[in-house]
Amino acid sequence: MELDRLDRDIIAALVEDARATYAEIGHDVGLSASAVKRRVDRLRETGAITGFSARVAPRALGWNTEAYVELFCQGKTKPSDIALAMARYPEVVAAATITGEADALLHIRATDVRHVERVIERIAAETFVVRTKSSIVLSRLVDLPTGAVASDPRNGSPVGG
Amino acid sequence: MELDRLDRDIIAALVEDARATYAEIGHDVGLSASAVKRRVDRLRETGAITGFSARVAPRALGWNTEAYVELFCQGKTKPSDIALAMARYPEVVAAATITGEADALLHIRATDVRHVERVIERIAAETFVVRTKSSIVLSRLVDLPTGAVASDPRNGSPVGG
DNA sequence: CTTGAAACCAATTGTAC
DNA sequence: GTACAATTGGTTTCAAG
Repeated sequence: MELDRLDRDIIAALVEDARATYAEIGHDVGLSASAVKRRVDRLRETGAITGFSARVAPRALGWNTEAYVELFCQGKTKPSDIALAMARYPEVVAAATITGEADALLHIRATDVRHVERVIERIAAETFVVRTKSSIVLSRLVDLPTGAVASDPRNGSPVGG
Repeated sequence: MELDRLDRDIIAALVEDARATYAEIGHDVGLSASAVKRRVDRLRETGAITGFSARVAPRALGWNTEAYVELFCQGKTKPSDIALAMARYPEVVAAATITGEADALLHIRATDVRHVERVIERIAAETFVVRTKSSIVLSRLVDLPTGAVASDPRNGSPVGG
């Protein structure tokens, strides 16, 4: 699917504020409200926009601690096995198979360090898990919503360089 | 700040669909539309809800490749130095200081593997960086929006276990 | 593909409980 | 704290370019 400049600008506006009115977005990108709606509908149908979500402060909900956990699995473990198992843990907010020594990397959110420990203990007990290696997050330095730089990935980086 | 069951249910509804009407949310949580609005306004003022964002498919925007990069820094490097430097790279969508051997972990989104390589090269050239260790993401298994499990972090996990 | 108007419906405010 | 009613204003559809 092809996205033109207008589509990208609309997406950028919606990433910044998903509750902006079509008229506001139209004013920003130079389109009428109804034209913006047509494009947003199309972007949703084609899957470029997958939904709209509130951004929440994890700490306000009691999620005070994060950790990253490397997973070392048995030789014959399939990614789908890992996916299925990890989906059962609400604390696992992200997981991916990766290159390198570890087979997968997990991102965990928990109430406190004790909670992280309990979750890792359970994950380590999964049949296909051989070993885990955990890193607790000390402080978050950067946290951008996906698509925050919607303009064009082919732009040079770092900004201004 | 105290969040009751209703607040958590409202947040969960807004994480699922940030463009839901107050009436719809009210129907789900058992409140009138105006009561929901009052609470949403309060949740925004107190910072529990920090905004509303479109969820986008990174691939639709041309971001086809992700990587995690461990950063090993010089002894006297401050977290704020890392934060400041990393904020200049649009490809660095998340960064955190962590426990363990590495000083920080970066999450990078790029167009392709060559793009990842270029970005890491630039980051490795930062004065405070001693060494990097990268893992390319092969496949994403789990990806939840922050606050997807808003009900209560003290709930047992895994679900049903 | 766009705009612009009209009908519809939600957001918001004020009032009462 | 809540619900209800009235006004304001946004969304959505349709005709037309």
